[in-house]
Amino acid sequence: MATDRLSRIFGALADPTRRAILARLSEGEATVNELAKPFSISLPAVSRHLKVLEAAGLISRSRSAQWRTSRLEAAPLREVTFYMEKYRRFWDESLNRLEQHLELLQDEDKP
Amino acid sequence: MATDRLSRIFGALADPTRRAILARLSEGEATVNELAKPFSISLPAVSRHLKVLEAAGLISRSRSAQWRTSRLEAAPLREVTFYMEKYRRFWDESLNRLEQHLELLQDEDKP
DNA sequence: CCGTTATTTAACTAATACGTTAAATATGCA
DNA sequence: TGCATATTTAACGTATTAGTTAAATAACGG
Repeated sequence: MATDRLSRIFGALADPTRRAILARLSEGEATVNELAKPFSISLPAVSRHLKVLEAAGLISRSRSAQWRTSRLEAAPLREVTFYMEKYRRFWDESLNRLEQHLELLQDEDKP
Repeated sequence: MATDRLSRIFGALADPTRRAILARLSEGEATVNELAKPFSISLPAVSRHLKVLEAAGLISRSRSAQWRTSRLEAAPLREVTFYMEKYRRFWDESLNRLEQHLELLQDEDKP
């Protein structure tokens, strides 16, 4: 994975464990132990996934006593959606319908 | 990167060279040589990036004489956008405005 | 058939990713 | 202080990634 921000974000999203962690965090903040519970991997492994997510800006973390709670951060998700926008014309259903319509119009010009 | 489809897609998007290739393909089909031209990496390297993109379903390829042309494929882009949808409430501006509005309403109940 | 052009495969290297277990660190509390 | 709990860091193994150069393959055109 490269070092630019978009690459870090996509790279972070490329792992199913990390996506599951994000899904969990979409329901509310959680500690490392809570996040680790559903997985069969060790705590240090989860700790590192969190570090990757944090480096991508997808989560922020705060300490309260011996617990470190993670919370989902909006900005990178917004960034990805904006990135996808420039490809929307390739898949947007209504636009495809428009294109088909235009093709039909062209066909009408032909014999 | 894991082996499920979404991971393959995000993994493919995690490389800036591959994103640049997709951007180029959004302007139309292109051969391997054409795609390689803007980059300072070797042809085999580009060939492999194309294989990664193809495995993710982000491009399809056809052969015509000795040229292999690549074209952008819509489905995975749609899939990513749909995936992002479930996080939209975390960053959608208008929703934030709604939330602020609700907070204001709550504040009005207070002294 | 031969030479040229386009592309891929093979073989290799270096860096990164992801997991492990063991040890270190941080904090709360008796 | 000292133990318990939560989390991170260290040290390590292995797989994957991304690049290289050299050789192989594919298809055209004389």
